[in-house]
Amino acid sequence: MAQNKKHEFEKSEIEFADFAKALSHPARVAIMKALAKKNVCICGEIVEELPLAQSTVSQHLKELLNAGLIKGSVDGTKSCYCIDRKVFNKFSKSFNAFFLLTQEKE
Amino acid sequence: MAQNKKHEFEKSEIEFADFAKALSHPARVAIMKALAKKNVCICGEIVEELPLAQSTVSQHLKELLNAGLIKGSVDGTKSCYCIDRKVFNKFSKSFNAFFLLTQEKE
DNA sequence: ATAGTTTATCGTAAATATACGATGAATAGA
DNA sequence: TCTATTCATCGTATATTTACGATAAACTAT
Repeated sequence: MAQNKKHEFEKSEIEFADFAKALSHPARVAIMKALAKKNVCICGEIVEELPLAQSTVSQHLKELLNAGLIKGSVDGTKSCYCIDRKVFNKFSKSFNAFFLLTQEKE
Repeated sequence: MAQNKKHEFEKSEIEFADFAKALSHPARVAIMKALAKKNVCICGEIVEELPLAQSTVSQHLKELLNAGLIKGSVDGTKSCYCIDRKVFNKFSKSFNAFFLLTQEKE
């Protein structure tokens, strides 16, 4: 873009948008669902479930990490990922607040 | 991208991601908040509230329209927008289901 | 030591998103 | 009719995202 103006918005709006962005690709939604189902997943398992190359999955995992939605740890040659529930719950609340905001007033 | 693979995911995951994408820019979050506050807004009012050019705001409004989150109507030379609560509530439910899914099992 | 496994990162190509000014189309008001 | 207002759309520049193969780094097992 000619110039990025995202920083000129309210902090809460930027945070909310960043969270939404983390979930704006079906691969990342699928990863979150897989992590939710198994609680902990190694990278290879996720790669097998998705119709994407290993390097692409790694890239999506990195984005979820950057957004803070998941945590990663290393076990030998394998990488284990799980949902960061503390951060995730915070965003869940922020979403609920947003939805409430848009409800019709009586 | 070399090739778009989004369509290879589950329909529900694609829908969810599309909704998240609609809210993945602070300008669009700010627009939704403005519409929620006033119930109905004319385009010009929104442009005044945002630090963006009129054409850029129009573009963001179009994306929210495409996602189905808002509805638009014309009144003389003015354009009026409001939240499409039916669609919005559907997505709200879909978000809640997603959040529930990720909760720790006992 | 050597070979195999696993995964992050690099380089790159192509698609999409963001932003603006200019323009055009439609209406309102003089 | 002429002018002003409002807003969508077009064209365009630049940034970001998505995707892959190749490679490197770190560990495991032989």
